[in-house]
Amino acid sequence: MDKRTKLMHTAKRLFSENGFYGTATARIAKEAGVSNGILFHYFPTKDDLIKAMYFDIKDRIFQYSLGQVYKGATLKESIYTLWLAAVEWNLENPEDFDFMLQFENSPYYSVEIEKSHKYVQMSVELAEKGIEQQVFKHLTPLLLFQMMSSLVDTTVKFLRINPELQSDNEYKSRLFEIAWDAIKK
Amino acid sequence: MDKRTKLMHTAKRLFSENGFYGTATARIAKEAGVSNGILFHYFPTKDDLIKAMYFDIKDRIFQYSLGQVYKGATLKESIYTLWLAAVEWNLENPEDFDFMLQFENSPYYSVEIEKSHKYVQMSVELAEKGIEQQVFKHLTPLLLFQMMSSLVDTTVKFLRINPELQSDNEYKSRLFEIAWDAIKK
DNA sequence: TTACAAACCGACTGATTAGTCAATCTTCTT
DNA sequence: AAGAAGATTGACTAATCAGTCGGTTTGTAA
Repeated sequence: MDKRTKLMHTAKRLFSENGFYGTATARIAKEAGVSNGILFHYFPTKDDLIKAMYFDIKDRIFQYSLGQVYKGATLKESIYTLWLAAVEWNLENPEDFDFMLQFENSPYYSVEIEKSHKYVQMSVELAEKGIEQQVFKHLTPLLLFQMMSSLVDTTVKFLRINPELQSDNEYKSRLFEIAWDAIKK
Repeated sequence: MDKRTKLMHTAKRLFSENGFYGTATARIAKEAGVSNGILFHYFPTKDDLIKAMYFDIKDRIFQYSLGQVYKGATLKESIYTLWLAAVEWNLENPEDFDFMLQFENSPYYSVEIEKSHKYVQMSVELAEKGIEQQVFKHLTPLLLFQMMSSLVDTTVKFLRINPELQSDNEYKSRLFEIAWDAIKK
């Protein structure tokens, strides 16, 4: 693993444990086993590091989730696949999940950043399709996507403190019904 | 306004603009027009200040929302009243809203803190009633409450970037349907 | 072999930070 | 009026911070 990646891994862990505020750049470098200088070689400022991490994580989770969707699937099947993939990915990557939540609810974040993501655009297109087909509620596609995302987050938080339910597929599909009912017509 | 309150007001604004990380205690005191020392007289540490603000804001929003609910109201009416009150309160107090989001998604936060709130307990009791009456989905009451809360947050975020919809009551009741459908059986 | 760039190091710094403290002022009780 | 208790001040500090820099190593391509 190259030093840039090592830095991002360590930073992710420290940020999710102690927050942006509680994590010194020197500590990131030290625990990553690299020099202080190299951190600023790859990321000119601490903010640059934080933003780079955001785009990196966001990319990976979307790539994973969207990759699971079959081409011939119905709309509900596709949405369920996406929902489940996102939930499971976040459960398996708790540090990424914590980092994302912190970032998206910090002053770093804006809707422009969100919309700039090509994968968000793809998800919005899926929402558009659902609205056209009269399956989803007739509301702004971006809003439906955001509602879905926040329900995924809440589901993940819940399953985290109830780990015994994580492997219960029947229960998970009942949790999915919450999200589905929220957006369906 | 006493100095303690003045400090909390200023801190709220600065935290919501620049985050916990980006706000120095000295600056809070200065912009509040009080001495540096008095901040630490009322709040022994910066974290104490942050936590005190959280409980203060949370108290006020719940007191406001729960106070709106009529005794004779049906369950759906009660939930709508709560939903609407929360949405409007957050829209009118954007700094409180930003502060809360930041806090609840930071390492400061835990489920224990949430559950310790007497008002959260009251809301959970309402959810229990809905489940008993077979109106809500048969799931943990706390989960239904959290789902509701996160949909309120997403609604507020959406109305914030679409201010022209904020006074459209018909539209708002359509937004409520998202939250209602999510939890109803 | 040379030569050049990118990767890498870690000691260093100037600015900033949370928190302290000794002294003064205000308010209230007796 | 005395005097105790809390409120208030702002200069101060020790620690910590993000970011710099002069120099070294490593990879690579001609």
